Amino acid sequence: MLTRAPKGTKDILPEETWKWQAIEKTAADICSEFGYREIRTPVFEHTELFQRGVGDSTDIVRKEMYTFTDKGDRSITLRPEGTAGVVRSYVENGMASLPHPVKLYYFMTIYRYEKMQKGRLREHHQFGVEVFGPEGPGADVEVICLLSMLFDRLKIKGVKLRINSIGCPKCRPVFRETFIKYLEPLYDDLCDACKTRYNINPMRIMDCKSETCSNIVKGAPSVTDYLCRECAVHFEGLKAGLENMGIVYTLDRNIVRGQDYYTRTVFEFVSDNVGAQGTVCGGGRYDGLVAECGGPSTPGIGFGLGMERLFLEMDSCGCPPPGEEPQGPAVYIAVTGREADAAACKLACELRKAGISAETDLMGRSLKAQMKYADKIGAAYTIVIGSSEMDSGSGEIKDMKTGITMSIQISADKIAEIIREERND
RNA sequence: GUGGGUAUAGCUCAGUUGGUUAGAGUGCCAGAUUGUGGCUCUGGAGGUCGUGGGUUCGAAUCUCACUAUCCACCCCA
Repeated sequence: MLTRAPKGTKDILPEETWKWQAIEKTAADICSEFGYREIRTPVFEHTELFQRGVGDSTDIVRKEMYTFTDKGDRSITLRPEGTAGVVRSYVENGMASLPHPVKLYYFMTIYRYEKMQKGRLREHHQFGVEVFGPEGPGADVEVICLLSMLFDRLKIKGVKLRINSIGCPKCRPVFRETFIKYLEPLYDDLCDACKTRYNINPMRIMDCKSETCSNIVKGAPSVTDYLCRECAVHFEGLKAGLENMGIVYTLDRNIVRGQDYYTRTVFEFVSDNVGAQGTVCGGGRYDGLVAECGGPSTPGIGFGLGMERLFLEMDSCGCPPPGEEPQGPAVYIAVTGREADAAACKLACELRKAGISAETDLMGRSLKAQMKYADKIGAAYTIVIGSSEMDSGSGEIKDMKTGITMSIQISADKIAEIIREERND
């Protein structure tokens, strides 16, 4: 217990963290090119926020939340998705009075009590974006465009965009009625899960993967045929906008998504390389959510992208991470005779001040062992300091790649100068 | 919540029809004449064989339960 991380969690070790940093930087750079600013919100929120925001009938709220009562007798939940908290913050901090659109991005951990599987964890990381204000499809196009640019810059080719429109509170009930009427005579043929869905949230039957259900759905009326004029125009605008940007998409009328707050546009980027969990990124429009959370009626759109799934995708298609793996120090200062420790420590520190990475022995090891260590960590140069160097003030610097040594004066300035020269060759 | 596979050293894995001090490779530490890494050689540390019961003279090996892990269903990022 003591030496095992909780189920569904994963350590990200030093050999991986540099990749995370590189990808996060790539995403953050793109966001700032698009004019998005970073927001950081708490890991936990009042449970009610998710019940109201995400929706009581969703699986996320019904069976996947990490909910507990704190010492003040409040019901608290570890965020099971990113949007609700950002919306809460938008309302609470009066962002409604900022010039619109308000464009935000985030990197956050997400918590869901799930059974583990490839590409599915109990704590996972998401990169996400939220836009508040715009009503027209331009914002929908922009966030998809941003994602497309990210995949492009990461050289990811295997993810495919799928879009759909699920209508608005005006037209969805009409479709819903028609859909239910269509299903009624077929009720007995539905799978058990869908029988439950029929009563709670019939729209979800559309993305059931069981053969009988998906056959039933094939013959069902399509949401997109029942959109009200405004929703239809919006959807057409989205498609035209994507085409204008040269972004390839496929219509998938079975995309429903797991949050109740979505209206009109919903979309996913899917891949075959991340196990059975094909969705690398999912998002959509939520025109009623800000009002639902107590703010002024404000349309919004956003997405969440699963970082772990992005890594699976990159690994399986051999995309190298952007950026470079950290190198060893420029200089390793080995010590012989412990009386040189203090001098080595000082020299290392002076080198660092001069912008040269430097390490020295902390383990009290033999000179030979120190050289071995310098080699293993990939130090570019080594210098040995002992009594003779301290007396004479001069010594040797060794290029670890070639093994060639040259004599130098033991001073941070001289060493820094030589290393800079060598680097420029 | 439902199904199936797996569980031996930090890591990757051997381990015969059950047989007594459980192995290899790699990694780690130390040494191979005194102040210089990589190659090589030698030595060392490191395992309650996932946990708990059962069968047996004897279990890493057979059996049951539990736990963990991986994969699929479900759901989602």
